[in-house]
Amino acid sequence: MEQKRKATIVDVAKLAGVSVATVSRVVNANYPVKEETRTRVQDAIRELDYVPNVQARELNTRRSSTIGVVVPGLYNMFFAQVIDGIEDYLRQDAYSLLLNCAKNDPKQEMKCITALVSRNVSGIIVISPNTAHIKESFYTQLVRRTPLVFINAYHYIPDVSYVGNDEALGTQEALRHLMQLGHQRILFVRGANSDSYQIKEDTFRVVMRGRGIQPDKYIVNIGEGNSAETVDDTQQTLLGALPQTDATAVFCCNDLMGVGALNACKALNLRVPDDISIMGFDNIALARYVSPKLTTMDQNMFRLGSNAAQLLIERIENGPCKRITLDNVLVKRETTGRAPMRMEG
Amino acid sequence: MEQKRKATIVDVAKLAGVSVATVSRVVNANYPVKEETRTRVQDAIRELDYVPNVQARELNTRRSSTIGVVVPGLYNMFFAQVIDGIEDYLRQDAYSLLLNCAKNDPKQEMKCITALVSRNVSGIIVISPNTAHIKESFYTQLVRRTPLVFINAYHYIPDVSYVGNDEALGTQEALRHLMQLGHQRILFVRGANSDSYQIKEDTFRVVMRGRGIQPDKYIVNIGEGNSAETVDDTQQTLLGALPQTDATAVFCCNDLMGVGALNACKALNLRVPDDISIMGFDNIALARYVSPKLTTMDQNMFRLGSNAAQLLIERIENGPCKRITLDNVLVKRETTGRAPMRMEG
DNA sequence: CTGTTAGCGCCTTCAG
DNA sequence: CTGAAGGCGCTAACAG
Repeated sequence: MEQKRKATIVDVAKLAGVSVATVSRVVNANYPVKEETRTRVQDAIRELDYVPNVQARELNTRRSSTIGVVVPGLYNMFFAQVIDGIEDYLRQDAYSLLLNCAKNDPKQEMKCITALVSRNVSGIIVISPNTAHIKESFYTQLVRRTPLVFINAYHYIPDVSYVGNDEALGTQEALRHLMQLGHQRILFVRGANSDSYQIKEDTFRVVMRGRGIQPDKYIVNIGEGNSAETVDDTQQTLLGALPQTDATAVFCCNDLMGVGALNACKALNLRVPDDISIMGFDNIALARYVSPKLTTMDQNMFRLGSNAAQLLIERIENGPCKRITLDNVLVKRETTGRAPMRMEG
Repeated sequence: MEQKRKATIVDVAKLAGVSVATVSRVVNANYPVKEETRTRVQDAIRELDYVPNVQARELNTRRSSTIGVVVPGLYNMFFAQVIDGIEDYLRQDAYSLLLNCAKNDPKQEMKCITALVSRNVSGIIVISPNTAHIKESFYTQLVRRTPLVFINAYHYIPDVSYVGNDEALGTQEALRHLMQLGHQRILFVRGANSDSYQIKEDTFRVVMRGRGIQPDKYIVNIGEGNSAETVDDTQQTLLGALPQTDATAVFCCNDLMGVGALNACKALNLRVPDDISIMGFDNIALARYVSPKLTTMDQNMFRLGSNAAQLLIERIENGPCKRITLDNVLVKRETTGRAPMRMEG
């Protein structure tokens, strides 16, 4: 069966016996039209099942009501929840969302963005956990023609709006929570290739040194931190690391790792939080689903997303470039508790 | 800072001293162009940072390389993983993905679709778990102009392609697995408002009756099955139901419920799988993350997504309407085991 | 090989 | 209040 040709404004005009201009006017309701002709046009529209062609409209008004979103992938619910927030905000402003996954590959990321630009999006939101080998000139060039918002990126580029959490502060808060419970020695679990891990590690080092503890031997890197294997990889790594450490608590750079740590403890017959405490970071849905429920720092991804959408739209409408930093808030659940008594001596 | 006006094909033509047709030819590489002029044009393109306007191109060729995807939301990783599969396949065919969340609301769903049509997408993929109050005429009308693919929808509409799992068969398989382990009385946990739950329940009833067991008192409905609260809701419901049942196993319509059941067991101090077995359905990432790891029926969402994308593209290129049914495969993990000995008598 | 030209579907002055 | 006409950026004949 062949597709029916879509009706155009000309078809409607003909059927209604008016000019295309008039049809345009009733569709957009931007100029007065006599009641009677309006209904005639509307009848024709219904009859032909006419839907205006947004592409044509936008070509000629040189505006575009779609925005592009680039994420590394959907494996970590973190990104899904951010997208949820973006989508929700955009819907209210009648924007549409073009989604691209960059697979954690900077080259892919730039490709996605070019594709988005050629699709004439009116702005782009990028979540790029790793801005280390970011091609800065690419972005400075890009932003001259297309408004840009980064989420949680730690790489300053002029005129790029930004929304993120103060992860250094969040890390301090998390560490303080642990210390208030009496934990002195804390194992720091991070992944590879993400600015946010580095920021957290730096913070960790400072805090530990401030407590007179040499941090080096308390840091473990489990590799890729946002993949389908992150939980298992973390568990495997900690199965080796946990028995050798004298730490009484584990701080994980995200919840995937947190759950991996939890599973490692179970496998090792360590009671959580009685024998050892665990903290995650992000507060993805998973954190609530496991048992015991994971204590974590909430990044409120939904808000991250909706704020980013808001900034982008402001920028599109010639508002200023802004940089918003949100607070992480501690969500105490069931994996943190008082440090166990020292048995030695 | 104001945006730089984007360069057009005319700008490039002028700078290179050629006609727009020639520029078009080198951009699309579809007609021979003399080596020397080609490089001249390419230089101009680079100099002006020219990116072709896809909207204009597609307006003119009456094709469109974007397709629309409508999902209920991103809360259940199920949908995120399906999208992953779609995105991956589309990328290879240079299509882009316009994402819309319908929030489980049929009205919203139709709105999304209309928006997609007006954006001139060349096809639409819909995941709509609940086709009960589907407005059939809307879809029959729609499909006359835009190719359509349903994922996991149990509502036949002529000329709509479809890809899904045989959930009845999957349910049988799951039940058989449980029965082979010696379980006779099985609790069936479902949610509200989804065709797939109903299909599973019907299958459950038939199987149980076949075993001479009255199914009614073994069926529990936990309400909304794809929300952020599904896990907790299930846990709450089962906290009440589990102590009153003589079932030795629980079959859950999706993994969110499966994890909820698992948590309920923990809270009740029931050992899984020694005291009670639990089966999920879907095999979302979460199933592997919890501990003990959830035994479940794999729906292979990624494949669901990539197959849907493939069907859609075939249809767009005037291929036939197809209906594909994939198999669920049993993934034995750690939550199912032999039925406990009966203590009574 | 290259330039000219006529639209794609729509909006928007500019005249009635 | 309504119609005619130009043009958004690009492609696809059709002539050279």
